[in-house]
Amino acid sequence: MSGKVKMVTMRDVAQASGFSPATVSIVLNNAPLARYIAPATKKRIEDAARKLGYRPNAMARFLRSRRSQTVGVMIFDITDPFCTPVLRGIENALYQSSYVPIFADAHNQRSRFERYLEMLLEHHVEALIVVANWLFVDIQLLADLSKRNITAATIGWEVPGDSVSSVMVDNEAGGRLALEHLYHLGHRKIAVIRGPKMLIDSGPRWKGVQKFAHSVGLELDPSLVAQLPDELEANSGFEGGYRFTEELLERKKRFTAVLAFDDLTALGAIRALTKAGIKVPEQCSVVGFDDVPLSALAAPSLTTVRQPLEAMGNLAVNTVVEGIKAGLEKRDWSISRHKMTPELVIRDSTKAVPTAVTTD
Amino acid sequence: MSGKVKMVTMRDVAQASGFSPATVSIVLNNAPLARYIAPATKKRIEDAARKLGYRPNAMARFLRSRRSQTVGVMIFDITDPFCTPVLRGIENALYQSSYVPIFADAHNQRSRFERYLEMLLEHHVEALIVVANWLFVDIQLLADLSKRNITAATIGWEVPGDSVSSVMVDNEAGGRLALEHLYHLGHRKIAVIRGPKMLIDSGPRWKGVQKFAHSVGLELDPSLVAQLPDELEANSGFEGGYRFTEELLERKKRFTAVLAFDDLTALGAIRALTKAGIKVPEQCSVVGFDDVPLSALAAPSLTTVRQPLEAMGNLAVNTVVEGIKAGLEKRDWSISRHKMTPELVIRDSTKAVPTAVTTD
DNA sequence: TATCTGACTTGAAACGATTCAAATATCCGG
DNA sequence: CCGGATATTTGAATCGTTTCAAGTCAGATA
Repeated sequence: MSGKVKMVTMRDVAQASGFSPATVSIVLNNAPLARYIAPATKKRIEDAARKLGYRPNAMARFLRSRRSQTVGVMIFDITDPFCTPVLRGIENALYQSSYVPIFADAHNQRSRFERYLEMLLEHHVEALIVVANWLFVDIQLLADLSKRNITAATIGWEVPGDSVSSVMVDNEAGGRLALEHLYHLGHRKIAVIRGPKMLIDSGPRWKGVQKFAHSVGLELDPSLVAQLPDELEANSGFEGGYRFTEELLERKKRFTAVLAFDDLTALGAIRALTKAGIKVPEQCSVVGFDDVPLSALAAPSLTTVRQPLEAMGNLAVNTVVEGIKAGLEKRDWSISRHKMTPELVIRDSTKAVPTAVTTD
Repeated sequence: MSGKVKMVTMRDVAQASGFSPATVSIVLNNAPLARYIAPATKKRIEDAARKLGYRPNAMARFLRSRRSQTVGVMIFDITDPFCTPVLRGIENALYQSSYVPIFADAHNQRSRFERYLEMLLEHHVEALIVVANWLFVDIQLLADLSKRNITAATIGWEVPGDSVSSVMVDNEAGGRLALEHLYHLGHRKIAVIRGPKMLIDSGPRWKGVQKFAHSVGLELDPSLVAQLPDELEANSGFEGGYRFTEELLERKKRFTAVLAFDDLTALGAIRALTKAGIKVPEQCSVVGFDDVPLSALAAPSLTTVRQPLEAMGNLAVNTVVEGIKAGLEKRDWSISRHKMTPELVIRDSTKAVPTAVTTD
């Protein structure tokens, strides 16, 4: 049970190879000084290390070198399908750079976010990546991080000031894309489900929609436009889409398409339509936003505006890694704000020239 | 930009409070010796710590005390919807115990798994939790971990030997539940899509199905039984379910229900059926397994055998935390193998007394 | 007054690596 | 055979905590 193996330390390797710990350190890390070390020495040390199964002690190393090889990854709610691909992107990029992610899930609670932040600081993460939605990224984070100069990047959210980088989609372009698609399919009576006010994405998406409408002289009937409430539940979008669509149907409104704030909302809308006996896409088209993994699997599969989620995770990592490097080399460095371009993915939930929906 | 704040160390707190670092350490950790410290002293130290914003340095602490407050969480593929709820459960339980998870995603690749294992060991995780599927949990892991006495637990997989705890569902009971449900709804011609041979779950589930069939004298037509190929892709189940169902339909087989290996497979089957113009559940019922998050959102929502995924994550954590404690107190301790009981969740993809499927 | 008791506190040695300034060994031309 | 460059290697300090054995000190005891 307790075969407790004594840890192999650098000292052991030094002893075994006949050199000093200093030399061993230099060789094994390929430090600058390694230029001066005789090849034969290097070989003997490396062999010894291998033979003993030496593994550097990350903590000891950190204590001296101030590098934890660790990055905090704070996610607002892993239960939200939006987060999975982003996490994948983050993880993958960190792996490439030999960083290890410390995973923190805020469960959409501020208190939890704060507690985790504290824990991450104690563990001396070299950087922080936050997959954020509203409410919990603020001043405190700013102050704490940039003072302790830990570079940080947010995904899906921007913080004011110039201390945190961010990666977002171009929401306005996305909104435009969605409406454009419906418009070109011949839809004119379009119901729009706007996002919650608190979400930073809601505004620009709606703006993109309006701008396009205006540019082609399309009028959006205000009574066909709804706004999701500010909700914290992960799947609240589904509920919201369902309810609003149901309501619309009850009010006997006519429309041939629904432009939903995001995929979950769209799925909710589809559910309501289907339940009411309206075929999607034959009688009513539905577009989503995000291209969350389940959208391809849904029935009908969802036409949507795709955010390059995995790439966004990647980019955020590369950004902070740059920041870390800059800090190490005492270079100057300034944050960046990326806007990724969205892409329309046409699947089975939209269709041209529908027959009109008649609910009476 | 670089307001580089000097880190507040214990020494600083000592200075500020007028006591020695030793005392500060004792007070702040509420170590055994704290019994002897005067209340007034405690207060002054605590106040000073608070005022200075002292945060212990996890690395330094570890170096001395051998505790990293860190647990490795290795996931075979975060892209698989099965993993998300499990991860949530793990994260939540770790948080309760003030451990921080280091997240590692093997992407279903053995090499990646090994490299991550290496990294986790370097970071001296106190325990390891593996959300596993076949192939990458083996001898090496065993040897390395139990020798370095790091407790480990696997979820969804068992390793031979007595050094790794595990948490699984009772697959046999689950298989039984699924068939029982269909049988009670009156189905007799049932197509079964078995899981890949490599997966540990496949056997028992099929066994449960067979046992139930036998117990009620139901014959399972072998030509209605298929087996998914051994695939690594995350969504291969969907593909597999789709293809097999399509094939069945082409071969003009008659059946009124499909019992799928897991939810994704079931969704694939539904897609194929729908595409062929067969209504689910009116003309054909479909049961899944797992109750992955998207199953509730699918259209139609999926009847399935639920694994208590979040609870499984929790349990795995509690198990290893016990192991850690035991190790600390040099108590004896032996691994455990949990089998959680599955639960039937009835939704919209199954229905009683269907009209026969006629494909010609 | 000298010694002994607690009741509190602390000095100093780890923990395992990194990092320079400095030591040592080697070799060369003069 | 020496002074000095050149090529390698290393001693010793340091990072921030934890942990005991050992210290201090006021008052009690003899």
